[in-house]
Amino acid sequence: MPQHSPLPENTPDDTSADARGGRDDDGPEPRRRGPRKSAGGITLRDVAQLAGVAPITASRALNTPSAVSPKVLQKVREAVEKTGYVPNLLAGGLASNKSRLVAVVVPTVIGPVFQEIVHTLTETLAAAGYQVMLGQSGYENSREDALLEAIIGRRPDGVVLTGIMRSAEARKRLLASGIPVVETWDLTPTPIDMLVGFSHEAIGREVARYLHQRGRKKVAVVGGRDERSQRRMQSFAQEAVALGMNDGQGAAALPMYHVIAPTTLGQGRRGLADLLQQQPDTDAIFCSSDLLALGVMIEAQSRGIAISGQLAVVGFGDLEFSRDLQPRLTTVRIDGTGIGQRAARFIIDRAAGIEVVERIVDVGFSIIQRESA
Amino acid sequence: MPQHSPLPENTPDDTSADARGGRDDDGPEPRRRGPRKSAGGITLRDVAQLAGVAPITASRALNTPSAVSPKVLQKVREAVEKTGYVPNLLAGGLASNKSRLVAVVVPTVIGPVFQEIVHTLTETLAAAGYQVMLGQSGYENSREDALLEAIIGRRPDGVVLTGIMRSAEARKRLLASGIPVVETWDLTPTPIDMLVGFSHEAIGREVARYLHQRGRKKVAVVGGRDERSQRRMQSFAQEAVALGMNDGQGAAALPMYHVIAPTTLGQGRRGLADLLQQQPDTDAIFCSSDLLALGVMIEAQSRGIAISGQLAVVGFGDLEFSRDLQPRLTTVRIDGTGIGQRAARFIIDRAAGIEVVERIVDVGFSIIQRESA
DNA sequence: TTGAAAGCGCTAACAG
DNA sequence: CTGTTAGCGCTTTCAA
Repeated sequence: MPQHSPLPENTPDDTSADARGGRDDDGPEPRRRGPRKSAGGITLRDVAQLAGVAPITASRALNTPSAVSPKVLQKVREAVEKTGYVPNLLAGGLASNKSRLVAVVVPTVIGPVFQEIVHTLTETLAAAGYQVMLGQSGYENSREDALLEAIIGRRPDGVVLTGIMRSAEARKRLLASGIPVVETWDLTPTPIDMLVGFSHEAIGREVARYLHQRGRKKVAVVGGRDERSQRRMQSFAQEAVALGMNDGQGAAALPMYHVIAPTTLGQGRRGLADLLQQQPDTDAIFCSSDLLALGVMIEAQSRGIAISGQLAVVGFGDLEFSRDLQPRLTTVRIDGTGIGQRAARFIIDRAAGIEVVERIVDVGFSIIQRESA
Repeated sequence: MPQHSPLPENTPDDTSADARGGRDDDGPEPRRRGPRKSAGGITLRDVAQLAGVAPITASRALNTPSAVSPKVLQKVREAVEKTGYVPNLLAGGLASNKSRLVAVVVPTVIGPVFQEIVHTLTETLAAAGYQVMLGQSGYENSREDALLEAIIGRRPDGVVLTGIMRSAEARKRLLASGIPVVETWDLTPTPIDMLVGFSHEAIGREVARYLHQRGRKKVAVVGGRDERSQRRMQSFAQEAVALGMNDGQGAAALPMYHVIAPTTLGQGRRGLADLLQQQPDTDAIFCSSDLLALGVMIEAQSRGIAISGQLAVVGFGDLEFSRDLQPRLTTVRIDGTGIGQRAARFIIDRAAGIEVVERIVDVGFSIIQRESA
């Protein structure tokens, strides 16, 4: 039966005592009855003592093995082994001013959108000895401030933001904290610090052109209410109208079905139903997520509408399933892994003192042409 | 133009100096040329000085406002406001032996399976002042050890494991660390510490019964290779055979299509194709994820096989889209939110010194009956 | 209610 | 290559 209590032993007073017989001068009774704490874990001092070296030497043996004699190295390693010592990185971080923590903020981990980026960051940073702290900002600003406080308080070596920060106050505090910041998933000429993203406007524009080239004449949109999705949709509408689609009516007249995040298949179905009512001869729909697109396709199928013959569908995200649908989904692909890797590299380099020269990276996007459009 | 450098100002020497005219005795030149560090941020001392109180008083004003006079409280708050002070939680954690960090370990964040749990933990713990550290163990053991080292080194106030720990070594170290541990997503009579999960065996069994009751006679399985998925499938096979399905052939003969995680729609399609070759008169398939089930359904559709008339399909996970499919997907629902909340509660209670009496919670599961089976 | 002292466990600066 | 010393920024303990 696994006895387990958050409080370990009751003060193991005597920190020395072990198979070792060297210098056991403990000084003149360092045991006072006054201020004394310690949770009773094994510390670097215990290891050093057991190895017969000074704490700092043990520290070096663990952190910069090359700076220490092989003999000492071995003794320290044995002591670590014997004691099961695990360095306290909180203490190390306090002393060295390097927490080896990186905060990653996403609107939400629900939904497939930010999975790739979170996954890549976690992996890449872990390989470099960093741990990811996860924060969810929600799609509203409200939580941003509290979250920021919690993050800055932990003195991370970097912050990766998914989507640029909205509140000016937040940007200011982040800037003031001096923590390296990478904003992602969007573009702006004035990032807080570093930026790895792509243009939502360009996506909307290019999708409109793509559909125009393929002879579509009556387009519509199903999209999330969040700000970035809106920008894709607006830009799509403007370009579509500029190209003479939808009978040259204003962009504002272009049928749009707005859904609240997270986007779902069901919303896609309802979206198509609604749009067909607004504009029965719609021949192309741009969706702000692949899940919405799937919903549109399923709804179309159940109505006997041929994809893409009668109705073209374009998604966003290139989720794993999109290439396996029938017909396969034409969609916009974002290289989440690439963004994650670059963001991680930015932070690792900064921590290593390497000056990052090109602070803004546009990773672009690609329209994956398949049968649905 | 946002100038930004990881190194803030160059030693803001004069920490006092502000719109205030009280006691400006700085003591006799506290500036030495010897050992001196500090990243130059604003510390509690600065705040205390500005407020005209001792650091400890400022600390109390922030942490236990009720233990301080209203007058002091206000002065400290003003000082915090004025300086933009953010407490260094690393230092606080070191001193108080409470990091307010909780490690959450999942096999991977890719795929929808653990989203709900990660989301809920992050939210619930954030509301209680904890930050989540994310770790991915992968589906192999190899990374478990390195990950554990990184986690324990940060002295989190709790660890939430998704799936029970495999390596005995890992279990031992976790136990030795004295950190509260919550294992989830599975059941075992001998957890490391606390447990919130459900029985994968029971799921397989119940699904077999469910299909049997509905008159299915020739069943098959599409499932992931990971250990928990395997247990569901094995248990399903055994029960199916025990109930006389598949002509009473042994469980080992029950057709199974194994896929490597993460499970995908495409694998579901291939799975059905393969299974129909093995056993053309298959009339029910249990899939180890909803995505696989969707793949099976799409493949069936493209082959003109009627769901559920000719072929019943049962998924696992009850993803958001499952209720919007056509036909709607019958599936096994796990209450990820509930698991996350209970796990968070376990850890928060432990941190508050509340003794957790019932350390093992079986949250169960439910079979959501819809049209696909 | 407030404060002084001590120290959490570690590492940056110097010396040897 | 190794050690001494002095903190990192905060909170605990004890005393006023």
